[in-house]
Amino acid sequence: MPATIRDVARASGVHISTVSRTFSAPHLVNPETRSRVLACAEHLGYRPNRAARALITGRTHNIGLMVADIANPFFPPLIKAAESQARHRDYHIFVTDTNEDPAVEEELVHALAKQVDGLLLCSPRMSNDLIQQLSREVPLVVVNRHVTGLPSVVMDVGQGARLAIEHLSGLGHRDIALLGGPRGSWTNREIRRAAGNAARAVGATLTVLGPNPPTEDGGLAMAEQVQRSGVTAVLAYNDLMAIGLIERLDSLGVRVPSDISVVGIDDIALSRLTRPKLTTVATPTAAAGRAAVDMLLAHDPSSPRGRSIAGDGRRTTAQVTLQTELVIRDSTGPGPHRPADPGDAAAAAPDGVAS
Amino acid sequence: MPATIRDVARASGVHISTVSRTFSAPHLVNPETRSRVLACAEHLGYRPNRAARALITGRTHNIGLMVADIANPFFPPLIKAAESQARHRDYHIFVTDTNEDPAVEEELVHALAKQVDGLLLCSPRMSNDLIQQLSREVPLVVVNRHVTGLPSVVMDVGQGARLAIEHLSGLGHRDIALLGGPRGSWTNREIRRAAGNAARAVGATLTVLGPNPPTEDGGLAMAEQVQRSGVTAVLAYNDLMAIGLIERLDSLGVRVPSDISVVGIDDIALSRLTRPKLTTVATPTAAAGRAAVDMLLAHDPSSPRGRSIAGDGRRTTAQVTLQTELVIRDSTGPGPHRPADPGDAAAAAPDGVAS
DNA sequence: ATCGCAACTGCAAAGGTTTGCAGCAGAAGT
DNA sequence: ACTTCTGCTGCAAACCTTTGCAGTTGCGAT
Repeated sequence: MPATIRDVARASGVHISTVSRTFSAPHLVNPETRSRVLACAEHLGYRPNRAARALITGRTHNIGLMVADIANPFFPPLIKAAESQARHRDYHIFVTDTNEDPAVEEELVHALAKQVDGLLLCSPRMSNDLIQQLSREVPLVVVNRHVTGLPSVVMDVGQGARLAIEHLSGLGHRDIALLGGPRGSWTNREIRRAAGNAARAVGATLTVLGPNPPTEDGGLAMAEQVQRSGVTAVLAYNDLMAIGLIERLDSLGVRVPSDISVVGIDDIALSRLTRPKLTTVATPTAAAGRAAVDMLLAHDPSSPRGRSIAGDGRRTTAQVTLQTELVIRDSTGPGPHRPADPGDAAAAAPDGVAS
Repeated sequence: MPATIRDVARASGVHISTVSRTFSAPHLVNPETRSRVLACAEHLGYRPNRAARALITGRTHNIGLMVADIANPFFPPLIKAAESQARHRDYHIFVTDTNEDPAVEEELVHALAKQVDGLLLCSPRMSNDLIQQLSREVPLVVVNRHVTGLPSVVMDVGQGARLAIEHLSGLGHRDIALLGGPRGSWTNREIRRAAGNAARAVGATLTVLGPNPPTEDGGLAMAEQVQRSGVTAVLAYNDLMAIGLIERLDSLGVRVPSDISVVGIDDIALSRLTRPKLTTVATPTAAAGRAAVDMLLAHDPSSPRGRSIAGDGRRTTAQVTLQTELVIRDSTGPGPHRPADPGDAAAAAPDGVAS
């Protein structure tokens, strides 16, 4: 039923190859012929069959984007940015949700491998080994995680966590809890490491609670444990958990920030709308989405199938790190102790390089 | 580089057609042969090329899912439900965001047409005519909208709006504002119609404010106008707008619900977490996602290309309507007037059929 | 007049898979 | 012993497009 290239060829009295060129290499065909072909195509409602095209060119002009949980407001800005960036390069983005499930992730990579030119893995929960192995099947760019040998774009949550701890310390908090995220999350490990170092540097104790599901419920569920732990401040793996935590603390009669200060991470839109407004670490998610698309498409210009040009065997495996910043709102307040130092506490933490 | 069916055939000493059948019609091949083929395939890491398969069978086993705005928390539950339902039927869902832009919608339908077996259009902003026309290119199921001749699944927001108005009236509100949604939204028209009827029935005045973008900002922006309008209650197009509105009203010193009552629609997860918790119309989004997938796949069983079987020319264009219900939380309270009637106000509204 | 060249177009192979048809062996039925 | 059937396998066409190569035409240059 749908018109094929052959129908157009017949209708316009040229060979199918001319029709093909009219679309994929217009400069190679006589303007007069071209317009006639275009008219016929228009009239017949012809659209090139992308499956057939992909079969022979090896390029689909599609990009897959896998996120751990599409219900997490952290992702939509990233997705939208990636989509608009891709659209500019004449690519389409297909989004899929993996339900935070490594098995689903693997299956989806296989399923998508042949239907896309590359895959953006956002916060994957698979093992590094598996990711590396899968990358032989289809070009991969990893977001929110480092995988050696693969291009990746990460946000410097370590720095953000450090800033958060220093902020809390500066407010006079000495007993801080870290509300951990999901097992298998690179970001989670990073936060934990950096927060641990920062706490040590400022002389605070850090209690790690977790792992937990990175959702409101994950935060809700830990409220009582936080209360019992006796800490006066909490750094949460993400804003969603922070919001859930605050909500439940409130039900328990614990006030934020007067009783306990809470800091989130991500700066999702919602964090500006809850009461109290959330102090949080802002991550440049839109920039990450754009950067990931750019990295994926970096080697693309028409290299038909192979791994870029023969000469430069290794794909340049750039690793982009985007800076984060602390946004101070209303969920953090003075703690029980006098601030440690008049000077910026940051000066006391000359540990590792930034990333 | 990736192993093809031919490689497997060579390795296992059979014809490619046998390999093909091993995967797509196992019962037609000798168990012994089959296991040998499977072993070789496994060993070579062979995976059928879906593009090639799609080319000949005409089925991709993919479903496209277009949403107006992926950042709207209304959609993720729908998406997740659709994905899981599709997975059970061995289909994959590709999600795309249209930015509430009809032009993007049209372009995406064209782009996806040949790469999916069908498309789920969620809250499309295109004209009915265009949608009908596009439906000749690829099977379509419309969600959150009625398009004559096309299968659709809608939530009965009209009923929900009526319940909301009756609830407000019952609380003693007589001057109610309707915070309208985006132009082109079927849901918006439906709410407006039903709310108008219900207001008339209970003897309240309904002021329509809009259209507005269906986001927090859309609600924020209208707060002052709401305040000036002198109404004591507001029904918002969706929860996001309601939340934005409440937030800004609060900044303006207007308290919810003591000064103004606010009702949202959708019952997104967030509406349970804001302060005050939002009274809202719950829509069964997950059920909608499942239903949409089912409708799309209803005629599928292996009909290779054509419009179902020859006999029943017309695709059954079922229209599923899902019920909504009012969830009363903390954003609505007593109004300035005595409740109209002791009896349930609903009795006074014997107007049209439910949907 | 001839040649070279540019611009355009047609030919046919290729890409990986599915599937109707035909072939084959062996078993079962007569 | 002959046919019929069953169960399995191979053959080759088909799906729709792209693209290297070769062919045609017309033009300016020699």
